Amino acid sequence: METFGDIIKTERESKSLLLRQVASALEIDQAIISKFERGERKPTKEQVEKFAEFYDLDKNKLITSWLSDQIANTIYYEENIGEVLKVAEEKAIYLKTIHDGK
Amino acid sequence: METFGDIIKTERESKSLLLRQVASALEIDQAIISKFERGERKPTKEQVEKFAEFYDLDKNKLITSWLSDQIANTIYYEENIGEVLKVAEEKAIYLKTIHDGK
DNA sequence: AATTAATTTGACTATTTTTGTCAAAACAAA
DNA sequence: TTTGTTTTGACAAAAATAGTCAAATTAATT
Repeated sequence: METFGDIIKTERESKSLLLRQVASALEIDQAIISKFERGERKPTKEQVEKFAEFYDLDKNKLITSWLSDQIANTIYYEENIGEVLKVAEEKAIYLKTIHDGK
Repeated sequence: METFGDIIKTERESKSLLLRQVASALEIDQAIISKFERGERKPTKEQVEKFAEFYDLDKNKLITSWLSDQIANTIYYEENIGEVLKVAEEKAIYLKTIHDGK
């Protein structure tokens, strides 16, 4: 159950890169990247994609990790987590159909 | 699969209330309530609770409907809806434990 | 069809939340 | 102690969300 932050931190360390280097490559302030790695801030989708490209990671996997972080943060303090997500899935699938097929 | 908007609109109509009347009772502009009913705007949690009290609805059910609307809107255009939600659930449960039990 | 009533729309402002920048503090290594 | 790296926090900038209000639209009534 890796968070987005875990993933990009592990990648950076496995490649022995400094925050400064990643920051300059991605043109994101290193303080922000430090916060991403520790889950203190949530990146935008564009930033997630930059990380995926830079570290050569599966973009969908990384987006899944990032989106699931966000959702988890939205609901963890609720009572019926399972129920909320079950209903959310139905609604999402429904929205998908009406947006696709019109 | 009722949205928050569906629920509060159905309730209002079943009680034969005008937007104006609900607006004055809840101290929310009627234009906004109209938008809530049609899903054009998302209420705050406080507003959801006001509606639950006013229409005498189960607060948790209404919050579930409101939260699931939000989540569905966040992810419906993604590829792996099921996967995202599965991971989100794991993370949410994990976050719950560390926030509860410390 | 004209009048009255209700809902919806949209332009605008205000407020809140998120994002970015930067330098100093804290930490680690040499 | 010096040098290098990461983290923190204060602040500003930008973006997203919320609220207000009147006019436009739609529906109902007479």
